[in-house]
Amino acid sequence: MPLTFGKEYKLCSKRIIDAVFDQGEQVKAYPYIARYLITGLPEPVAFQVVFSAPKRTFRKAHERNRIKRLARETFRLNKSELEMYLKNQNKQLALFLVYTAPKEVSFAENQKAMSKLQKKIIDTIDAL
RNA sequence: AAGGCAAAUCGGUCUACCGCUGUUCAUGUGAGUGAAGAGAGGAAAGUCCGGGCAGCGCAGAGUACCGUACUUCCUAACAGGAAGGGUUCGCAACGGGCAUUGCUCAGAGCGAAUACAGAAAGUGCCACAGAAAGCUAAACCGCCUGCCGGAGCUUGCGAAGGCGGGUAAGGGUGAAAAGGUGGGGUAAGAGCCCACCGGGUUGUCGGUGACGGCGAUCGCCGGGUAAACCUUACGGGCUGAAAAACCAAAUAAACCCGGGCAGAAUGCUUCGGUAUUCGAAAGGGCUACUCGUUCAAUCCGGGAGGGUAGGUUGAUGGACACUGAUGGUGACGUCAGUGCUAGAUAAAUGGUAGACACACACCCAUGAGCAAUCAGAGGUGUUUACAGAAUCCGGCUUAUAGAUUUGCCUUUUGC
RNA sequence: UGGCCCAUGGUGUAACUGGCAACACGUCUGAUUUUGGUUCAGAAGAGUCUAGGUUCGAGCCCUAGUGGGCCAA
Repeated sequence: MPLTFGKEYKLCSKRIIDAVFDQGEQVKAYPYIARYLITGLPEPVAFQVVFSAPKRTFRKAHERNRIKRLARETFRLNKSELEMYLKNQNKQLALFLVYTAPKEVSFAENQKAMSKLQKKIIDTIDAL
């Protein structure tokens, strides 16, 4: 499974984002909160993601950029398990990640949190 | 040498692996794959000014409103910049006056600051205090003086008090009291007179000009506030890249409410109309208002509702950058050569590991010194400051670890 | 991206044309009451978001910043 993480993985459709918040499930793994929904996507990929850093806690644009870059990088390095799972199940997932910590978290901790989060998502989907 | 201020430049580098967004080339029917090369700033920030660009049919006039404010120049333009002028403050040579080695006035020069048009067009305000807070000023305490008065006594001098006159030098009030200092003068005083300084008017010379020099003349002419109203001069049409144009997709030229293509009189008439005169309401657009202008008849305004939720252009070659020459005191201009230097769209330019440089902190062999202390090979630790393009430029303002260069000022040491 | 507004005791608000920053609630102390509440009397608590400037004098005027809120789409 390649480690590429291009534009097609980006969730842009406003309609799907609204649906995620209306009907989706919530999973927590500090410092992230994720809302997700199994639904059809406009691109032939396993999932599409939004990364978000709140403007209220991160006032400066470069701080928000940093948080989102770290999140994107760690997600890219840990996505293979989730992607394999979804491909096997033939499902598509819309995912919205919110960063909740009040400060920047190190790369190692980020990696831990991200793999934990993805495992949790797989578990909850299985439970359905 | 150290410190401060100002200006300018820079503000990490390299390697490996894994990625992100465009471009070009190759390959492939295609999805795609591979290679090459590019990819944040000096402030990208604040959004405080100015412009380019676009729309408002045409882009009009006046009023209102907003802004700017020493001069000349630079510039596409500006509230920006350059040079110059004035004013204020600090240091202060030479000098003047009185006195005699002190006080005071004034000030070449040097440095710093400066939102710096008009207060003699008008209006308002100047609390408290004070007699008085402003056209021609004004007597609270004082000072001087005329008359009355008479306590007293040294018997012709006269205190207190009263009525009047002169006086802005002194005191007092206040942020501010009607040119300043010194001298003469006087009953006491006063630009009343004089010297120096300041000021008004005016002539002349220099300067593009702000303004300055020199002279004449006037004893002087009149407080502050315009970051109060205002006046004068100059500038500004409004909106804003979510502007705007095009392609594609979708749908409803449907529904409801309001308004509209006027109207009147007279003449002629083949009764279809037509001519003249009067008259011109309501609405929309153009700038808030007025004027002016303009708009259509399947039209205009409003309501409720339905659909779409993509792409291209705008939009990155420009008031562009660098180098050289040249004109200018300078900002900047001109000419020649070379270069192409982000273009994302919920928003790319990153992550991990290692090495290096710089800087800082701590430890410390050692050296200088009587000492306080200073320097410091080496070692350990910390890994960058402020901060992320969003239509583009020119400025301003604010943030910024640290490094380098230049200029000025201060202090210390040595000669 | 563009535009608008606000900031005053612990809280909510005043302060006229620039002239001693006021009021209510709350807090504290005392009185009344067996105790608490109510009521009465008294007290403390700010220098007006920050830094400059104009002015004799600034909460108010001007400039720059900080923080908070709102609008268009």
